[in-house]
Amino acid sequence: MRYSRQREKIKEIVYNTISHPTADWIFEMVQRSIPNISLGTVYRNLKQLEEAGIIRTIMDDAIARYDWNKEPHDHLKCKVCGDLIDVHLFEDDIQETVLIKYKFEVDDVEMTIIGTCHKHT
Amino acid sequence: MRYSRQREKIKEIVYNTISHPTADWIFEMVQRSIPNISLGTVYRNLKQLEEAGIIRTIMDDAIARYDWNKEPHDHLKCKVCGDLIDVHLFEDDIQETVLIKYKFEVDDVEMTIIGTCHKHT
DNA sequence: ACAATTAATAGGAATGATTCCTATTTAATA
DNA sequence: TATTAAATAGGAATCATTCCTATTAATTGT
Repeated sequence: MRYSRQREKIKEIVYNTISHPTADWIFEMVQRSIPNISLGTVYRNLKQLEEAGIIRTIMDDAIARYDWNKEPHDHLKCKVCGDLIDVHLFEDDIQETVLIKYKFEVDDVEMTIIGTCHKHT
Repeated sequence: MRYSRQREKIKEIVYNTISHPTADWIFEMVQRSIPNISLGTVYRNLKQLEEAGIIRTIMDDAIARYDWNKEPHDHLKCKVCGDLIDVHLFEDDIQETVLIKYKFEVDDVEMTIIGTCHKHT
């Protein structure tokens, strides 16, 4: 993977975002420093960064969000404000359980818990 | 919700399918008995059935799949054959944990475990 | 049974996220 | 500095899903 200014900027933006940005949001951010970047470039690079294990993709309903946090973690999704909150629950033993019970080799566990966050109670 | 032949058939198909069919697959099946049904009708009814709590929607990457199984359960997704296998893991206490730790009121837990199923080992 | 009401439909256009295409630009290399 | 191939911009194409509208059909009161 050859260096490119565009990819470097995209990576920097994902790594400096607390939330889980969409391709479109990232596109808008990169445009501030590279005005004529194209959306296709953003998508292509996000895919490359993911394949290189530099970032992670999470699906929020039908739209992709990107995450620098590669530690195993889960998400609380608030149906009121749409926020996606990182949490770490206790699935460390799931891998083993699933292998034994279902002969299924685990690569990744994706858990999203839908509900209402503390801001709305 | 008023009776309709189309909705009845759609419901019947989802309830008689072991796998987790997509709207398109359901559309093709309904066409066998109602040839001029439209895809929009399938989508509209699937949404209504979900809102009425009669079926469940699960997102498989960016595409919706429908499930008659409303018991809490998780999915093993095989990256080789694409199969989605129903399993029940031990998240019964997650609801409580999340409420205490994060003041988050849980409606639903969506867990998908990605990996390789026993057919490919 | 019949007419009135209005939900549901068919068919197709519109949308929105993502991918694909291609001529041009640019990073890496020798 | 010339060569090579990866990366880009810009826009077209794709695909799942939703939306629009004139028509059809289920329900209800008479």
